[in-house]
Amino acid sequence: MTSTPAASPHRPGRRRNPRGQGERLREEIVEAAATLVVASGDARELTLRRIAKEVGIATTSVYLHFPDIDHLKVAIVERGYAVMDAARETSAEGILDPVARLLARCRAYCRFAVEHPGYYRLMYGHELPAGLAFNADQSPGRRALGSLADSIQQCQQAGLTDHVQDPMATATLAWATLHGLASLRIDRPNFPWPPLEEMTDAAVSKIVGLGAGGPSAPSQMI
Amino acid sequence: MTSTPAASPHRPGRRRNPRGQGERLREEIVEAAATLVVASGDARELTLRRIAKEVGIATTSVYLHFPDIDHLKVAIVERGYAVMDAARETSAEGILDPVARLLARCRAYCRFAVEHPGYYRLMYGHELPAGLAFNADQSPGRRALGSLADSIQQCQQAGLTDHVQDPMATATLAWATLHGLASLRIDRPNFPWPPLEEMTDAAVSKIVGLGAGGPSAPSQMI
DNA sequence: TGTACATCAGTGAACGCGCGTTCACTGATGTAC
DNA sequence: TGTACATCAGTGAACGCGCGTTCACTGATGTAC
Repeated sequence: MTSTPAASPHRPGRRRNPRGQGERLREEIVEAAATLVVASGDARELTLRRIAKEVGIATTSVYLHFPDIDHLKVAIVERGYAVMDAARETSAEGILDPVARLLARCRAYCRFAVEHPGYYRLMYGHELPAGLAFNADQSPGRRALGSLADSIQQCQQAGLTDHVQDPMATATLAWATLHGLASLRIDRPNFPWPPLEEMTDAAVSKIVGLGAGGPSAPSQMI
Repeated sequence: MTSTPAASPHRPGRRRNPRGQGERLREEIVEAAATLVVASGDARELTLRRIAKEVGIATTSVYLHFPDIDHLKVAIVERGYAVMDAARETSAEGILDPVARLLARCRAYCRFAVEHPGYYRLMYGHELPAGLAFNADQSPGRRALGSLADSIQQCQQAGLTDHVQDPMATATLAWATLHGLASLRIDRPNFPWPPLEEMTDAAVSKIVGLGAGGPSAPSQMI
């Protein structure tokens, strides 16, 4: 019966950061937490103990960098927005037609949600206490909405939409719509959904009014 | 220091049901649980202990009627669907125009969600374990979707839509859209949302194609 | 060159809490004889 | 009419668990003198 310390909190691999590099641990913690949330798809699985175990540190070491677990979750949300923003931008790279760009970005939004439900739920659900959720004008979510509005406006200015309405209002409606497609698909996986991209294209086309026969205007896919 | 049994589990008011009426407690439990979930707006507040306290019984008495807490949650979800179905039907009462009926029902759906976020999250979120969530063809949610499809088809048959597409596919898209409007509003209450009914009407009009100038066809509200 | 001391990056035991669930029990009420 | 017994509607103590958080501590490393 020699030890076998199953509850040992630190992985053998890890060694402490060199002097002056203590901040590195913060990144390791966020990274590990993100790994957990992506792997499980469920932000409720995020506990201090599991995160610490994933990093290979004592549970209490998290408090060296975060005042409590909710602030750690905020850091994960920030990372989630960074990943999603990058995915959206990548998807639009090299596409010049405004309609095709808009649709590519919207598809990327939905794809991110479906492929990273843990991130997505943490970003847009009610996991975080209201005071910590991003609400300010300069929050990452608000910036994403602004760029959606820009993308819509470009379609309008190119004469590729049926009608011209306030881009911000249309973007808000489109955002809420995409959120519905994505989150319902995540939460009701057994429903016989049509392909995600078809639904996304159909919804955005109708909401934005992409009927003016641009080169990439989708017809009736749904 | 005479007692003051603050932890006494049963309210003084309650007396046991008469012989043969034991099933009544089941209703009392569901009722109390629904009260809790409506009051808090958050299904995570639902615990055996709080429910039992609300009813005025011992925690363990819940097990007389439910094998575990998840089955109790299913009963709450059933009640939620009943409340929502009734609200939708009531909202359409006396309205003959198919478009107006459709919009009234869709508004009622969103209103239910916003007014009962606890119910709504339990019904459409991922609170319930996947095996217990309603997925079958005959689930209450599936029936609601069918009636939405009917309502859309009536608009199409009356020639009140721009185009005619498969009613079930259109209903699926509309449902997901409404879910987005409602759930995002619930979960991001600080966002500067336009009025709910305006967004609902605008979204449904565009998704279903209500542009054929029926008597109640909404114009550009957003 | 040697040593005392401050700083830094963590550790580990322990806390109280609320949770779902188990199990043996209670006490009132109806029924068979 | 009386009584033993079965049934019914619950009760209450206790369980182990994982949680977030607190607090005093450790041990390596750099630095001042």
